[in-house]
Amino acid sequence: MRNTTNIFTEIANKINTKIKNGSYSIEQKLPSEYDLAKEFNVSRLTIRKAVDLLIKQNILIKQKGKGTYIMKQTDKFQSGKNGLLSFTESARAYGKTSKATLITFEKTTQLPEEVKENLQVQEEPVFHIKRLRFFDEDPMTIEEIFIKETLLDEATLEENITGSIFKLIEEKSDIAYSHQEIEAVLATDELSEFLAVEKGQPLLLVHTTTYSASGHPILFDKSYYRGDKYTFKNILHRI
Amino acid sequence: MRNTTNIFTEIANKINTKIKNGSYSIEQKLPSEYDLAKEFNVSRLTIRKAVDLLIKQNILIKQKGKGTYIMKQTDKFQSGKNGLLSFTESARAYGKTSKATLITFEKTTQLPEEVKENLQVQEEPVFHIKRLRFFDEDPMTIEEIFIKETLLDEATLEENITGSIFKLIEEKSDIAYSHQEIEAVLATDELSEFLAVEKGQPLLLVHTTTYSASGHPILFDKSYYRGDKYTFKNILHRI
DNA sequence: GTTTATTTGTTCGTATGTATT
DNA sequence: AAATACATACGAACAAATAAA
Repeated sequence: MRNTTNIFTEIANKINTKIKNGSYSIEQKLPSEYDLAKEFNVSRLTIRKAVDLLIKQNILIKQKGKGTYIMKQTDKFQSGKNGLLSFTESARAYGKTSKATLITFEKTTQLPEEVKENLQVQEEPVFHIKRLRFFDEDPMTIEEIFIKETLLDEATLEENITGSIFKLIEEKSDIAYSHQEIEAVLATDELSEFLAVEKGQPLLLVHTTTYSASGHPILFDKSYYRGDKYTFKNILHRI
Repeated sequence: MRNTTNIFTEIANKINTKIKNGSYSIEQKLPSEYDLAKEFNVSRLTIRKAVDLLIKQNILIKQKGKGTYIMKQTDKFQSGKNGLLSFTESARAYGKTSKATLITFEKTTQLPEEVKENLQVQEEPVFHIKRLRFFDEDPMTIEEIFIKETLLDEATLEENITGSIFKLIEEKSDIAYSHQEIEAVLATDELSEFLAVEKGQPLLLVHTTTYSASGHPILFDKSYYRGDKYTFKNILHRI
């Protein structure tokens, strides 16, 4: 239940609060690790872990011999910032509501090679779900999800077919990471109709394969995003 | 000169070698931190730092109480960093060469609002470089780079105008991180001609703003990638 | 241009806590 | 319930990069 009773997370939160209310914003530089350790009455190593956490969250950045700086923030939303998020979660991060309507649902063994490869299946039945997803009332994405039948209970899935599949999966499996590819494509007749754009408009096509820690593929997802409404944001670090 | 005389990088390399030659690949699981510490004759903290490094490079993944696993690799390319690939990195990863030809070069104060905002300039002169970049002999990207005049020596820039601008900048400034946005657009007349695609084909448009640690914008870059030839790859972590 | 102070980076040791099987 | 494995936290010391004197 997210009972993080560790010190460095507490410290990280305190530092974050200070950043937000402007206590540390002088020249965008933080006190030294030693000073912070004194201020919060913890060891320097704990400060370093707190700072590491804030660096992972793209809030701080360090430079050897110089100091720790507050990172330039985008006012917008970053898809990578909070790690791996479901559509539902990213909508929330955006301050929007999300909903989904079902287009098709089937259990099948007739699968494109791409799906077989990514899920590492031969003849096993796979759930194939095609849904239209909204940010507030705007159609945003058509997503096709493929999951091995063994990973979900069919009755439970059908009950929650327009809800968060991610959550359903996490009740049984342990999602660790995803491989993702982004490319640009043109809206076909079918896509343009669902997404309420003209045929021939540009779309972002995102293929995602999601794995457990032990490297077993859990989910394959092919999503088409409206190119005029959706942007992927990312932060890259030097070194 | 990359004189990394720290132990954990050495250990990380050794572990990486063992992974590659298959020594650790049994069930995709590594020995415990204690065992690794014993094996390499270092403290457990050093092992943890080595493992952390390999996690950052998307080579390993840990799960509390369970163990450390080898991450599923894409046969194509796996980004070592926080996500997206640079043009040069990508070319190398595909076993291709990259080159650039100059389209236009000017020093100007007439700038689009987008550039002024991102570089935080008003009337200062800015170098504006427009180049066409190739994978082997295929035109792949049109990139427009904007840099404040004060950050580069004009003569040096002109000499290296088809080389790595990034490297030039790093001689004077300290690049720390970038903010990047990816969207899908359609090829205009000009773009389609240079990229040798038909007008109306989908392109990936990537805006990148690069900052120093102290949060000063250094470079603004607007690149158009052929949607049919280029794919961005990304690895996302849960949590 | 060299030295000095500051700041982050590395590495050890030790002990205890928490999650998983 | 016990064993295993990762997580947290302290203290201490030295190294390396940077900036200021």
